[in-house]
Amino acid sequence: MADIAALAGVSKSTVSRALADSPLVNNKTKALVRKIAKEKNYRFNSAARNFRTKQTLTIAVIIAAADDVEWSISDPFFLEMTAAIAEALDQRGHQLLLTRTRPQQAEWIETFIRNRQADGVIVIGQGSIHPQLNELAEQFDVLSVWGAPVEGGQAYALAGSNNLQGGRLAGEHIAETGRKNIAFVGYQDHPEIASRFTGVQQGLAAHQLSISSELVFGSLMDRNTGEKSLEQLVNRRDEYDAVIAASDMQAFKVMSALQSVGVDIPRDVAVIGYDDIPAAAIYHPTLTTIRQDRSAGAELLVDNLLKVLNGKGPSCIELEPELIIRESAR
Amino acid sequence: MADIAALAGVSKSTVSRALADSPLVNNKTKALVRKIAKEKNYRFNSAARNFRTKQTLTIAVIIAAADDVEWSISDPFFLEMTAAIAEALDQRGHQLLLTRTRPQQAEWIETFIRNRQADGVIVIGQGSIHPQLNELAEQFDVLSVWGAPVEGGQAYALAGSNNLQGGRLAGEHIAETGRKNIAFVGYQDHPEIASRFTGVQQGLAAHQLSISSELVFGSLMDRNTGEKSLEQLVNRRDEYDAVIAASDMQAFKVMSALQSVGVDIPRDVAVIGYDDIPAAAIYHPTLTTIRQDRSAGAELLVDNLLKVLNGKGPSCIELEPELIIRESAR
DNA sequence: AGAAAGCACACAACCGATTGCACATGAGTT
DNA sequence: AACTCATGTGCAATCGGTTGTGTGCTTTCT
Repeated sequence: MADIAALAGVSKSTVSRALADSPLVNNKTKALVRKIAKEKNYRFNSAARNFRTKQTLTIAVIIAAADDVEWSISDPFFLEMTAAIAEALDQRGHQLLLTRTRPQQAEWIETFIRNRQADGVIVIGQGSIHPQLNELAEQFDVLSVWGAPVEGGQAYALAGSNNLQGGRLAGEHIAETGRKNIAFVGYQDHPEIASRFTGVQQGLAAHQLSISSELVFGSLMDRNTGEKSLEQLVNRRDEYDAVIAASDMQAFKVMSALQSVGVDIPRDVAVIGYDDIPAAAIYHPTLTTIRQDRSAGAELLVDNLLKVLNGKGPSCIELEPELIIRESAR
Repeated sequence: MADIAALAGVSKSTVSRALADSPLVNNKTKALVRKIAKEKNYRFNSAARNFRTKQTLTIAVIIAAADDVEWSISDPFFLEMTAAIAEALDQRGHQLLLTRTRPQQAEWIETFIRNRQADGVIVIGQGSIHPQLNELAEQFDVLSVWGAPVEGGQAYALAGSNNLQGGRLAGEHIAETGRKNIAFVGYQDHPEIASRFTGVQQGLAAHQLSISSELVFGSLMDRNTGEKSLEQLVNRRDEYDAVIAASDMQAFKVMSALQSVGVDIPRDVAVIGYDDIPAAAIYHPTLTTIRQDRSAGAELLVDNLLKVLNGKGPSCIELEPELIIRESAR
C-alpha cells in the first residue's frame, strides 16, 4: 500500500480511502489510485485489516451434534444447510469458518468470539442443547440458531421451519390416504421434533385419528438405542400401516428395514419423512416428505445473525414447510 | 496482555513467551503468568497474532464444482469429505474456511493466499479442472487436491483412492457374480472416473469380458445431459445385466429408475457404486460399492498440504479402496 | 579474582491497514 | 478584502501481539 501511495504521489491514507471508496477522496485521485492498484495487482492484507477493524467478516458455523449422535455424518440435511449458508454468507461478503467444536463443551464460543476469529456464530441443529445456547446468548450477542422456538423464549436469534405446521401437513396427508394406525419415529426431546410430533397429532386429530403410545419410537440415529428402536419397529410391523419419521434419513432406515422383511412400501405401509433431502427423490420408492427450504433458511439464519451483530434484538422466524407428495405415501 | 504483564510484574514480551511456552522464560515465571492469565480469563487476539505472524492457521476448502454440475449438492461424498477434513485440520490445530468460489474463475486463489485469509487450499474434486489447478500450483505452493494422478504429472499435492484398483475390484466382482453384459455410467473426462473405467475394463478382461461401447453412458449428474443419459440407460435395460456407476449417487439414480420400470435389483440387474456414502447401507437393496476411506483421505489431504506449506515438494499418494459387498450385487 | 558464558527478562521495533485530527487550498459570502 | 466554509489530503497514532537485540545478574571456569 505504501508502494501504491508512492507511485500515485499521495499518502497511504489517501490510498486506503480511495480503495474503500470513501467520499473524502477526489474522484480523479480515486481513479488514479485504483488504476495503479490494479496494475500492480495489489491485494489488501486482510489479517491487517481484521486486526485494525476488529471484524473478520467471518462467521463460524457449528453443526451441533448431541453427544449421542455421530458428528456431521448424522444427517446430510445439516451438511446441505451448511452449503446453503456458505452461499448466503458469500453473497453478503462474509466467510464461513466450519468448526467441529461440540457446543456442549463450555468455552467453545469464546474461541471464536473473544479470540476474534469470527464475528458471529451460526448453530445448525438446536438439538437438546437449548439451555447452553441460551446461556451463551446472554453473554454474547452473536448467536443465530436453526431450530424451533422453546417454551419461555430464547435469548438467541432463531430460524426454523414451522415444525408444528409441518407435522400437521404430514398427519393430515397420511389420514387422507386412508391410513389408520400411525407410527412415529424421532427424538422427543429435541424441540424441533417435539413440535413435529405435536403437529402430527393435531393433523391426525382433525381426522379423528390418534397415535397409540406403543407406536412412538425413539430416534433411529441414536448411537445407543437406535438399533433397538428399529428392531422394535420392525417387530411390530403388523400394528401400523404408516410411519411418520422425524427426518428423511430415518424414513430411509424405516423403509429399508421394512423392505428387507418383505413389507411393500407404500402398499403395506406408507412412509413420510421430513427435510426433503435430495436423496428423497431418488430412493425407491421416492419419499413423500415435508420440505424445508434450505436456501431460504440459510438466508434467514444469516440475516438474523447480521441483525443481532448490528445490535438489534434476536428475532424468531419460522418458514412455512411444504408437503411433497411422492410414491411412499399418496 | 499488557494487563497480565502488569499484574505479573513482568513485560509484555515475557508474557507472550510464557504463554507460548518459550524456553527463554523461567519456569516459575511461566507458571505465574499462566496462572494470572487463566484467572483473568485472558484470550489472545488471533487477528493480531495472524497479522504479526503472517499465518492464519486456516485452510480454505473448495468443493470444486464443474460448471455443468450444481455446486455442493452434487454429491454428499464431497460434503462428508469436507467434514472429515474439518476433523483432521482441527486435530492439527488448524481451522477450515469453507468457500464456494468456483475454482474455474481466475484469481480465486489469490483471494485466500495473497489476502492472507488462509495459509493453504484444499480442493475436493479435481473434476476436469486439472489445467487450472496446475497453473495455480506453479505460482503458489499451497495446493492439495483430492483426485487422481494425471498423465504428465501435477504440480500440486495429490491424494485420492486408487481408482484403477477400485474399478478393477468392481469389474472383477461383477464378473464373478456371473454377469455378462455390463454397463458403465460416469463422466469420462474426469481423471478419477476415467481411471475407474479403465480399472473396470481390466477387471472384466481378467474374466474374458468387456464393455460394449453402447453401454457406456455419460454422467447422470450432468445438468444438461444427465436426464437423457438416464433415459437411454432405462430404454436399453434388456441389453445389460449389471451396471457399474462412477459414484453411489449415480448408482441410486440407476436403481431408482430401473426399479420404477419393474426391474428387480439385483435379480435382473446388479448395481455397483463407488464411494460408500452412508446412504449406501440404507438404500433398498443395500448397495454394493467401492469404499473410499474418507477419514484417511482427509488426513492425507491435510498432511500433504502441511508438507507443501513447509516447502517440501508436492506428493502424490493413493489410498487402497475396498470392495463392500451388499445386496445390490453379490 | 577476573573473565567468559549463560540465563532471564525488558525494550522497542514491527506487521499493514484504518481513522481522527490538522492543515492547505480554493470557492463563496458579506 | 477579510472571512467562512467545504473539500481534499497528509500526519501520526493505533490495533495487540511477536521477536531481535540489549542488559543485568549469576554461575562457572582458569
